[in-house]
Amino acid sequence: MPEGDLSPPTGKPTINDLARVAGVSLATVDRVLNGRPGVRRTTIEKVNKAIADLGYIRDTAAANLARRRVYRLLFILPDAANEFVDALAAQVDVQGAQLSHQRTTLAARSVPPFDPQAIVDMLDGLSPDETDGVAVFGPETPAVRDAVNRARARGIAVVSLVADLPSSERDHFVGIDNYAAGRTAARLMGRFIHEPGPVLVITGSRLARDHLERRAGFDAVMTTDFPHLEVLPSVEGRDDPDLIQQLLPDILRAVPQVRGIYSSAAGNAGLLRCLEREGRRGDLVVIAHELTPVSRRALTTGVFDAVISQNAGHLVRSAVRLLKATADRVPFDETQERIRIDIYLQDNMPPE
Amino acid sequence: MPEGDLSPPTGKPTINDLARVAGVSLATVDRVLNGRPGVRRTTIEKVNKAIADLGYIRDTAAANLARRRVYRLLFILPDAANEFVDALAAQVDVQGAQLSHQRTTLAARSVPPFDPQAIVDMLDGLSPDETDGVAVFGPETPAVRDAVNRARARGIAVVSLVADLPSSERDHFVGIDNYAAGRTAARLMGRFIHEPGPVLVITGSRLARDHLERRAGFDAVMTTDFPHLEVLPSVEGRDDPDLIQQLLPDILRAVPQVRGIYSSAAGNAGLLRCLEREGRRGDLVVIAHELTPVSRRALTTGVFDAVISQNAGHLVRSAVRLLKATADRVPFDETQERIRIDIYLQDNMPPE
DNA sequence: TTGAAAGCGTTACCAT
DNA sequence: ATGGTAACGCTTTCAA
Repeated sequence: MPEGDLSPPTGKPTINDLARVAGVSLATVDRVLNGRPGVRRTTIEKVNKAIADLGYIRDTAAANLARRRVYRLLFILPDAANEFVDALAAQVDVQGAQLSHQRTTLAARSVPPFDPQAIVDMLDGLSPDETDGVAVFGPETPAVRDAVNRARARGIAVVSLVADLPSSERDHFVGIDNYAAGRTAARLMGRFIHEPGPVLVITGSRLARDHLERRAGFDAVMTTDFPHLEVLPSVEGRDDPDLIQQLLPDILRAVPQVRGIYSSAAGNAGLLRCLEREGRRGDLVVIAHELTPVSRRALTTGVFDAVISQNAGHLVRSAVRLLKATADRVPFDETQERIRIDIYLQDNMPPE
Repeated sequence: MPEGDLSPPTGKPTINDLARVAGVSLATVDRVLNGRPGVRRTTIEKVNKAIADLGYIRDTAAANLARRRVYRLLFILPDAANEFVDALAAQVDVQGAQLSHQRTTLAARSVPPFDPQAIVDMLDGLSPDETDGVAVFGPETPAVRDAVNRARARGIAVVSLVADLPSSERDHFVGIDNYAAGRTAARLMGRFIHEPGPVLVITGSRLARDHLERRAGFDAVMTTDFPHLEVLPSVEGRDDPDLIQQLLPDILRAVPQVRGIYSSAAGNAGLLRCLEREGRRGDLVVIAHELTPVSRRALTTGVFDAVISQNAGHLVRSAVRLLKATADRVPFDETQERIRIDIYLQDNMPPE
């Protein structure tokens, strides 16, 4: 039986209770709590026993206060002129302003889109004594993969954002299951279209893993469940509204009997302008990705029939939580970090 | 120019900086910060000027630590044998376990369903020195409304959960826009059904505001956008799987040509059993509410075509944040507290 | 290998 | 009406 008074601790046990029960000083308790060296095995065991006996759980708020811990997090985003990336950047700004009062600083940096080398350079320029964690939204290439691994090796937490980098050792992926998103789009498309015919798919880039996965999911459902709808080869729009607006008219003229369009990437503004200019056929079904001012308007006017989306606010919040938890080497709530595949119709858009 | 040293504060300003710049003590700064009495007007102004000049923002973590603030929150849930309420209760448990280490205790108490008096009694039994805030999921009646107002008058924060109580002075509503949810269900129903015919609506109770609002939204869209589908009078299932299972066969026999079923309340297990037993017609469209183990299975097997849902985890998290913010009289992030109207198809259900 | 004591930013009690 | 000072639970020197 260890020395020390055994009066029941009031409320949650603190390190003071641990010290008392284990018969050691606060400093020693802190050493074993934080795995610091210079403590005898037997002492460590005494403290660990006290921890177990009392069911001690550290108060992170107090710890961070004493430690003057600050989390410095960075978001690397493509410098694309599309509304989804804009929304992400805006969320980094807004949440950064709020979190600045909670020992957390967020920063966003842009790199040219579809440019692996730019991401590599940015990543390689990061130092662990300036940056605790980074969220990367970019293409999966061997060079990017290696740069991610180097950053992690230097002690920087890394999550992939929107598009996964599964070949790398990134700590987590923050985004939706894009294969399932593609399946979802196909299901809606198949059930909304009432007559057989061809369906057009607009994609972004072969480099973008999220786009490839969506296309794969879309094709899978179309083939098995809606064989009367023929999916045409992808049109590569590079997330560029102007390019899409330029390409589309010819294609629609070439396949006038098209029954549906799946816009699986960004650049919806171009699609919308084209559809509005040509006058959309009443029975054409259009399904796009990401709820933005552009797609909201299209849903409202009925030009788009459905939008598959992932919430930019949630993406950023989840990335922040994951990056902090990784930096602190503490566990997190799996279920809270799953980004849902949202479906929006004109009726269930959130206000404003 | 006030007395005191003016060396630039390093990092974020603290009350020490305020005290120095305003030339007063910490205690006085604290008094004005917390609106405590016993400070001269001129002193208050000196401090307020310092606050403004330095852009001071209080560190709530440190404040809560010193204050040993504990939030004691209560959830009043109907004692209904349905999976959605079960999910809510489970979330209160799970999140309560996590939050217990963050100076927050959650408790859930059951009251008989559709029993206003039980809620009134529960509410009236609450004392502000045992309970800081309460979330109420129940029918909107004058008696409930008055009890809510009394609780608030006693200094207890109150939010309505799932079903709003707009006639009361509840601090907030935590839940989806049920009118929009009904509209959404109708939109899917209308677009999934390919031939004219009657549509059946199963509701819960005339007392439940959420059910009434869903029905209203459903009817609105059906009438204007899908007039070829005739919406039959509601079947009242009282959220009771057994009752629903018992009522339904006769109705389906009476209207064999029914093209769609909108299960707008709880008790899906009964509907599912009935459909599975009778053998669902291939072209019957079934849309229900709330993603639960029961509805997940129905979506997977294709018995349900779509499920409108609100995430139980988010509901509880949002209620907690709102209740805390109200108790502390601090503002909150509107956009984060909007509960989304989720649409689930077999393809976009979250795993497990 | 261990402990005492001074913070971290805020609150609260007791003086004056 | 104001100030000093000991907490809150934890971390971090600095000594021993």
